[in-house]
Amino acid sequence: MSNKFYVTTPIYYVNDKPHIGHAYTTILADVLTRYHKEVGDESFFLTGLDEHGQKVKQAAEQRDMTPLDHCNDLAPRFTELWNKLEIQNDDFIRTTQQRHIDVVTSILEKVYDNGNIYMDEYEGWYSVSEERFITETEKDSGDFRDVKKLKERNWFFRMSKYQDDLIKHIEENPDYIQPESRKNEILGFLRQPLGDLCISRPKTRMDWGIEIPFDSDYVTYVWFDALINYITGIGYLSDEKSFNKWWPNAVHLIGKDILTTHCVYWSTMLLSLRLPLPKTIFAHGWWLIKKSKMSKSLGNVISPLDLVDEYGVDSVRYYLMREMVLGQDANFTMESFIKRYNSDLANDFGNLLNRVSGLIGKYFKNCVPECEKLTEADIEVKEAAQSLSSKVKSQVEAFRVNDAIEEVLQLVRRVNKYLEVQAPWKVAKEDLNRAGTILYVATEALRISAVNLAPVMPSKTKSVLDVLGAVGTGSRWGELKSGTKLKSHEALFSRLEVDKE
RNA sequence: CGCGGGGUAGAGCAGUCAGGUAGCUCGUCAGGCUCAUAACCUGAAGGUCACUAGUUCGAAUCUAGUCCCCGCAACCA
Repeated sequence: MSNKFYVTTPIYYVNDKPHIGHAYTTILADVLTRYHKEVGDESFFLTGLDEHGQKVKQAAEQRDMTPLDHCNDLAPRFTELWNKLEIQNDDFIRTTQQRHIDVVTSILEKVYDNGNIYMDEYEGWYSVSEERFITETEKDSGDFRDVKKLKERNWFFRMSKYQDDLIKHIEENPDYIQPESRKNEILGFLRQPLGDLCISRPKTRMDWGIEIPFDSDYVTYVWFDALINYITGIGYLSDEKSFNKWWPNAVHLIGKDILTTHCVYWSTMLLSLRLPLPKTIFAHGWWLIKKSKMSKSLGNVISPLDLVDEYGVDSVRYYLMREMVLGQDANFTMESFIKRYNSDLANDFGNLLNRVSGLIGKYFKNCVPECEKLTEADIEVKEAAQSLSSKVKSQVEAFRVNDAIEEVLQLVRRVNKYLEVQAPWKVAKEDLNRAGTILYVATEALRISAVNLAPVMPSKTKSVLDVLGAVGTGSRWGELKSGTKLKSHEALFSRLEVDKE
């Protein structure tokens, strides 16, 4: 009996090339998916691109391209990065694809027929230079010049109608919005009367979007369009079986900046369509650079590609997953990257492989020794290794990926200590069988550690398993076969020099 | 008094719901080991748990208040 796991990243807005934040969410989704697969769950992982809206149009104009050409040009930057990061998404959706346009069009018709879309006049502060309406708060900030009051006729979605149902759903489903502080934020937001959502833009002002089916003078507001990708991607209105299979298990991973759109806009849209709400919306924090938000204007954007090219994909995945407490902001610094790399990956994990393979090479002609009667110390290590995957599983299910990784590293450190205390290099001189048992225990614990780190570091853990002749083995104790000849190998992670900035 | 989150060793975090010797990783210092990637192991130094008052035999943890930091306050994404 396998569970089902459907995970999404936001569809990324193609007004610029991908940065570390995009990479982070996508790696997170990939890691969660791989963990679920490992315990036998069926999974579906959707990511993609949000290609409509004003900023895409502006970005295209600046490059003297049509919006679609601009998107077609940028899309491969994302897909190539995902390949490089070993992302195994099941689908890649672009909101300019016909399948998506069809779904959005049908939904608009449906909601319109239900009487939940109406025409009204919108009045607000309009920034001439930004070519958009701004909020009261934005106006008060004084960052906008050329601000004037403007009226515009538009189509509105009766979001307000669903305010009470939404509050009820959030309160009855404590896991719906995570972490809890974000749930409180939304409940606080919903204490104010909820307005209706303007879901159209007049083509005269902004024409890059999906045309409103019942009014060809307007295109769809980009969020109304974009959010629907989560159901387009699994076959809503085109493959009922697939849709029904995945949708109730949906987990939306998002950044904290798009909390309201998902928790309020998207939820009420679904309520109006009489569709179930997703299982969980999880908002993670931001990567900060020197304590400030990463932004193009500050020139502090970290390029994930450069990092991967210099340090390898596994260490980048490891660092991002280990360093961020899910839900909180984290600081990205090269110092902490190098520290993590050296202490966790090179010194603890990689070096452990060298220790056991070196000893097995020296005393057992490179063949995994027999495991004889276990002492109390051996059993302690064995039990720690046996319980590892269930500990990891429960951490992953609670979205504590950093803690899941720490569980594995605790075992790795424990094995290093075990070797120190047992000193098989001394024992081998008097009792070779006993030394063999010690090395079997240490190597088997290392193998299980690698299996449990595989979702985070698919390549390097595969190298470890390959050396041990254990590719494809699981996390059960004893799957390491005595007599297996170890393959020769390089250092798993060579230590990095610390003088780099 | 808009709403919410937070302030714990040099750094990053756990512990706070169910009060009872303040814990983890990194860094620093000393020692051990020598199988290994100057690695690994052990030990030590370092904290008035933001502040004040209260409840209690006992408070990082509960209560009240004060100070500081951060997020949200929608229709750009």
